[in-house]
Amino acid sequence: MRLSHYFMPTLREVPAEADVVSHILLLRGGFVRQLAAGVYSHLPLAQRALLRIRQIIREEMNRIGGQEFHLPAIHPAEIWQATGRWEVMGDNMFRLKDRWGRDMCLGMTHEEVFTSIARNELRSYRQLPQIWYQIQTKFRDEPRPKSGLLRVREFTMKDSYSFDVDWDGLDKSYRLHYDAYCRIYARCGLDYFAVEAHSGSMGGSQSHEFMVRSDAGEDLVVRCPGCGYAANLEKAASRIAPVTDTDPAGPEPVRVATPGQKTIEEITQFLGVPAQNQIKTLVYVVDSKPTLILMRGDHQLNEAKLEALTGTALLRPATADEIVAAMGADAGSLGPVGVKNLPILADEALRGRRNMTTGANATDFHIQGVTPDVHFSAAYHDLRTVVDGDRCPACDSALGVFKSIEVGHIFKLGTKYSDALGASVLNRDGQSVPIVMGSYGIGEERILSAAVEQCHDDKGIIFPATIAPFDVIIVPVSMEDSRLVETADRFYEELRAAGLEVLYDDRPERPGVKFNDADLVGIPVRITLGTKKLAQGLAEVTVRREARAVDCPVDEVTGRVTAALAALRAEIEARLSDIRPLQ
RNA sequence: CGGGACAUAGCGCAGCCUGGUCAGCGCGCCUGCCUUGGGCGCAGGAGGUCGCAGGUUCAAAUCCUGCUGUCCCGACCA
Repeated sequence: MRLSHYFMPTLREVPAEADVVSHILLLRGGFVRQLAAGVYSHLPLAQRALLRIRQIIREEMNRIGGQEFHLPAIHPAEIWQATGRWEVMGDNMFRLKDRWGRDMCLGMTHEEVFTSIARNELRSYRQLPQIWYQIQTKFRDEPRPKSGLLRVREFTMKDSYSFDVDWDGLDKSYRLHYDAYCRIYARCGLDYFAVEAHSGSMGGSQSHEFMVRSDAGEDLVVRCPGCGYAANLEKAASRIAPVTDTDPAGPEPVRVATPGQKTIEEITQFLGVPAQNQIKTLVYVVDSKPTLILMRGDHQLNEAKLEALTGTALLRPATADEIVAAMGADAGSLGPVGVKNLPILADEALRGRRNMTTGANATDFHIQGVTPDVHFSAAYHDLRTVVDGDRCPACDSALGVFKSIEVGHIFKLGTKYSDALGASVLNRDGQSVPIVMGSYGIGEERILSAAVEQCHDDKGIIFPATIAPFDVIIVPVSMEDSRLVETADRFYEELRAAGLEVLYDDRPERPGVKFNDADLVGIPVRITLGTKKLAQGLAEVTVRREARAVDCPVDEVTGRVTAALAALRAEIEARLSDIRPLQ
């Protein structure tokens, strides 16, 4: 492309609405423009990068036997009502009516549609397994779109679905996807990792998220530097140092007045009891029933774990009034002793402890000398939120906690959707069995954004060679010098003939403008043509990442550029050999 | 949904408190000259219903009310 007539509206200044680096650079580089909150137009540069990402995804999906479909974005309400998700999705679903008043929606995901095809068409285990996928626009009316393309209301997803006759088959399809996803991210040049994930409202038994470390991300993940254990904070487990307790002063807890002392910190100060010797008592409303949650004083409840344990997303902290009604005391003086009519869930960290301090269920009183399983009984579960520095459950190394961008998510769905929609096949024994399903998603724009987050410097984007919108940019420092222009023209023809995507900056701009734009949009290789060097028969080749110009005889430029790109690609491809299959 | 902020030319902003030569600046854009290795210089020029709708006033970008949009924090998030 000749840049003089290419639509690449770069901006010198940072638009006010952007504050994460990928958003800033994609706006400044002329990749995207915003149409509404969480709704973006992809301009030609973004479209080129996204098409390259898409091609990688297609190749890897086809490699595992995936068959590409294209499903409707507009769905009738019925299939969503059949799985219960017409209600579950709530305000996140874009809804509309057709001219006859029939309820429709814009597709947020396509379990329902693919499963309905499977229901209508698949009859026999002999037809399985199947892996079906599509690359299509998804619509989700996010409560708070943010961070440029990272959380949006309309985006492009590769979603695939596996259909197997049994769970062993699903395990295999899941592993195929896990491997394909690793290859996709590696080939896109991302430094990614997979984490064990919480399945959320998708249901299902096992789930992994694919993450790219970035402070612009919204997910907190836990990772072990020692053994590679990695999990979403919502699911992560850890070991903690044991606590040695002293014996209580007497067999029964002692009640003490604690006027105005509510928080763990206040009690620590007032009674001189360390937080780890206190029991934090929370009241949650779980499926509209009050439930007592007990944590060690210095630990935080992990709501996702509570959700997974109770099997419902319908949970929330009780209100102040609900707490008084259930416990007879204000929050700040709550405890488990004497509680008979509420379920009590305790974190594992309280098991075996003695001589703890907690609320007395009388406002402004606490009790000391409380021993779990003696003075109250509870069901123990892992409910604690891992914190940075906790020990790895597998190898005891110190765990790190950091933010990441979720670039993909895979789920073992099981039979949730096939049961709901009646998708079944006859097995080998002639019995009708529900199809066992998996569902697998990748957000294309998130890959683009994550790549920009991960690959940039103070001048702009440094695209991985495999997903860059162009391979090489030719920059003659002047369009007035006919020798420069002739040589640039010649490079343009030769490089295109060599199969490269070439951007030719033939604008009558000053060199600084051209260099800055080339750096900003992140094209991996630049050829610079200047008068003095050309008089010696030389041009310069600069790899964007290295920012160091190398002189090159004019006749060797095409070969040099081709070799530089091949080296960049080879470096990325080499990472494929690091992929470890899912255990 | 709770909290906070913003909305003036394509982009970034000032002006608003204290109403009246306040429609202004920088960048970008157009024309000409000049310059040509990291966003050059000079001269001239185009471009804005000051988010929308009401209200107060002789007079509103400026004060008041309502609405809409956008961003940030939190909640939420297959």
